[in-house]
Amino acid sequence: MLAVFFCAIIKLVTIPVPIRVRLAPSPTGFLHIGTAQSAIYNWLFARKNGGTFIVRIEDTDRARSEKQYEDDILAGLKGLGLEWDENIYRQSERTKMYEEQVNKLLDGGKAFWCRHTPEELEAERQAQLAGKDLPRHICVHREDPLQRDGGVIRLHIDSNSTRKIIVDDVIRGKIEFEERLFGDISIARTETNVLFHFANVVDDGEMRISHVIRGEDHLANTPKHILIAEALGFEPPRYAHLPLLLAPDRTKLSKRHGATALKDYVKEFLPEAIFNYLAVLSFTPPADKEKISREELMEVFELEKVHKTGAIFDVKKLEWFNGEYIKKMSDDELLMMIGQKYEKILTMVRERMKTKKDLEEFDFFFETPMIDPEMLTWKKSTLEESRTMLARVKNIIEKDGLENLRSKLDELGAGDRGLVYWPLRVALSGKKASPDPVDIAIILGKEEVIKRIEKAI
RNA sequence: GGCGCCAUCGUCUAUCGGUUAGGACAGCAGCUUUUCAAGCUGCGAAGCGGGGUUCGACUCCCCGUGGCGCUGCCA
Repeated sequence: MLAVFFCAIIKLVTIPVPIRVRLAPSPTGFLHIGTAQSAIYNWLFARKNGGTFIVRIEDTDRARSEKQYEDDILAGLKGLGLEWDENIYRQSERTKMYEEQVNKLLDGGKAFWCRHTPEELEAERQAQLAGKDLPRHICVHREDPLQRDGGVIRLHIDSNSTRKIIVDDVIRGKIEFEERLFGDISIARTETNVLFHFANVVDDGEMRISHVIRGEDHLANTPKHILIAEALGFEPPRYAHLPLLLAPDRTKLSKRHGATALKDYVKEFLPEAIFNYLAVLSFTPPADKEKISREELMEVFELEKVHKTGAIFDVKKLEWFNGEYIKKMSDDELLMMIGQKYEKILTMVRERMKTKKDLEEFDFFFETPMIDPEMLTWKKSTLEESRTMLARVKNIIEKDGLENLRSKLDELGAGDRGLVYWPLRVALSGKKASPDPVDIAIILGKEEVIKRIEKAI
């Protein structure tokens, strides 16, 4: 009783463990938008709590890992402004440490060589799936004398245990799993070639990671990780499982749903917009403030308040965020992004563009558009009337230039101004939808305007 | 099959037992207008089902249903 009391006191008095979080992507593909979101929450949590944000490249699968993917992941994180605080860690450079830990378990009798063939294991799995057996491999080879050859190294788990492994998730609360359900957990192919679960746990322990903030798809793996950490003598970190990013059909966002790589979104959208959208998609800031800066987010972010439900990634809303951020940009910033050639029409562009793709709308400023004659016709008027009207507009411009063009055209079109402005719009832009024709004319200049009108007639 | 997570407008969500269930995106309508966009104004739109607990449940509990995840010598 007294001991319990003192422990409680010590716990209260002890200096809290330093906050250390990590993003642990595998370089087996381009930076996934979901990984980017995960990175954002890790980063925000670290920044909010004065912690350390670490990036660890999980390249234990040598066959699938590629340098180009690692480069893309790192570049993507930088692009979002997610700077890491320590040098990049790579699991491929830490094999010595894994080897030591595997041997420790092997020598301590906690782990052993399982020499069943993949075929045997597969057959067992199928049988379990078909029958009512629990899906777990309880390996008989544990009884054998230690042999360092063939098969896979497993951590022994008591299949008769009545113990519950409790995952105390920051977002979801306490979740219980039965220890006996796991069977003997595979941890390495050989002493020098360890598996994901093992490397992951060794690293988190060795790197003194305080909070593992990762996707919900890892929730069911977590008791396994706790078991491995226990065997290794590591105090398990706190866990927080983030909701998944979903496609419109509510399944996990994957390539078949279209773009899932951050790099594809960066082409279209501003990093600030992507950051903002991803951040508030699964976390609601106080007072429902959706448009929020990264600095403000750093202050108000609370891991406990991250949502539990998977969220559909809605490009429409991202577009809206992007439009909002474009409106806020300075002239110089905007020009820098879209190119100096848009300088003269910057106001129009800013007002109308939501993503970079919308720039195509303005092509006609730089090259003479193709005109579909049918399009020249205004509502119930005829094509001939449109052409006549265009000729009159041309006369006005030839005579007086573009001075006071608007009031002259208003006068000309008194009664049905559309008959004047519509054909002019089409003649100048080749489009049904465009900025104001007079504004266009002023930018194009007298000569070009006349040329285009003649072409249309 | 086993284990686990989740469940409010089309979408993202607010509500920490008592609200006309609020906001944002999208949609629609109106205003403005030569078109489109923007802008402004307005409208429609939700508590998965069944049991409890309670004076009172969107909210707490149980069951069901549905969605998703895990169940690898992938990560």
